[in-house]
Amino acid sequence: MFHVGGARSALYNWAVARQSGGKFVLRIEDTDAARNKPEWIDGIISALASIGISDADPAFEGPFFQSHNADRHREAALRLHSEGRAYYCDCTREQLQERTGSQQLGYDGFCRERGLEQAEGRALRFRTPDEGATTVVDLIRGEPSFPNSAIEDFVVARGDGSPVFLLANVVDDIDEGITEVIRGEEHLSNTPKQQLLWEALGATPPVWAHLPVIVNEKRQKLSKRRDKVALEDYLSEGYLPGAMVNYLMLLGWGPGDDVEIRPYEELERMFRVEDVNTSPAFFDVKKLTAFNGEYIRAMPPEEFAEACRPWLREPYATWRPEAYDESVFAKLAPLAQTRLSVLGEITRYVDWAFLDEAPEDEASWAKAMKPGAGAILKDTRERCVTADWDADSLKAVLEEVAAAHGLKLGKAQAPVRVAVTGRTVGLPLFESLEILGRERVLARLDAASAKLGE
RNA sequence: GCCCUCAUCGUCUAGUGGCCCAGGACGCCGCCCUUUCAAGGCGGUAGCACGGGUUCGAAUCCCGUUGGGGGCACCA
Repeated sequence: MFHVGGARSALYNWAVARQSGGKFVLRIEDTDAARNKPEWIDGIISALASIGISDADPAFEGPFFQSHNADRHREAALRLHSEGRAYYCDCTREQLQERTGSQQLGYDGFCRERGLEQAEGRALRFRTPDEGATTVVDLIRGEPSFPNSAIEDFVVARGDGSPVFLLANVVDDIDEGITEVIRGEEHLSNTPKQQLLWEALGATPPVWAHLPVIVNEKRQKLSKRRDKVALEDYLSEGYLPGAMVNYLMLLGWGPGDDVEIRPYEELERMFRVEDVNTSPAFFDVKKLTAFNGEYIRAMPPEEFAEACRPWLREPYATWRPEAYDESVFAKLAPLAQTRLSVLGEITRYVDWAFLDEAPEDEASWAKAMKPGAGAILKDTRERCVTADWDADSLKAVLEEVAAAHGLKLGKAQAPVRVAVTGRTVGLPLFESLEILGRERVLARLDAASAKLGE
């Protein structure tokens, strides 16, 4: 699973990497996943691929798992200790709480000068400077400065000797020669710690860029528990990767020339991390959906029909698989293209053509089958028997029916539409009738009359 | 509690001292077109959080207030 938040960071990183001819480094942070679930990583790679970030591209490097580098991480931890930058500590959480009084005051430095040697159960803590401040260079936030007194002596290796993420991350970055780190704002607070580590390890810290978080309607950071954030979910509903990418690029940044909908290549060229906003951005599905509609309408018709395929099959199709007719869909597709904002909607726009009977929809039926509907159905049926079978003629038929009943065409077509397609809203009716064919139309008209008669 | 950070229409943004009584997009509301629904066309609604400065001039700079968000693990 790859999240929209991660995707946006990836996109921005990607743009920067390609602009500069540099490398895009993908780091998988979850060691358990890296070890136990290779398919999870394939998922990330394919999600990235679907939005245009390809591991076949020379700019792409990785993915890296910190576990692959475990020896280097331990080595770094040991080095920090031998150089006096870190010390072993055997304090338990309870002891610490007793000493500091209570809650979240951070570590009090109790073991700092005890000179404890490495031993099972002793964590390694980084010796944070007592005075001064740690200033970080951030491309989009200037130079945030953190008083060192507020940074506790944090743990870099656990009691069993295993390095924590923070250290592993820094070691990997140093090894890979990372010069720019573009990531979410949630990491800003940890940045001074990481920078301290870079320096302690004798390396020149990178330039950072902390992107504003993406929030939900309640202005909270998107979370996978509460919010729909999995890229796959959007893809499976029929959001186009191109639209998603376009939208994501605009969350926290704008091209400045008032043109929002444009190909990624263009956005990539115009993008500048320095111009990224600093305030949280709301992930607005409505706008995403509007973009998606634009992208759908912009597709060549054949491409559109092709793109609809997945939603015309198994989990989505409501008809018998063998009832599906490629040539019928080819005629329906152009009628549907301007009406979809998400590809997944195609199913309910065309199902009536492949179902044995008109689909049932109570609300539609109730709305269209008012008194007088029966007569219209009967009348239409009669004229349909002899009418020329093309959209124009069928329109003429309905116009005659409407006139005969003193109705406007809009009113008169409603019962027929529901009788044939099951719903009050749908594709243009006369084309639909033509495509369905006289025989099946007559049958559905009869069925509806019968149902009305009861 | 501590540290950090943010603040332009409902939302995403443009804007980096005069071009801004603030531009675009989504949404919303009208009208036109129309066989339903869309699409399309035209028009409209709505914003610089607040209070002080600085300046001839502030959405843009400074200070404060208020209000958001994030982080403070022997998680990643």
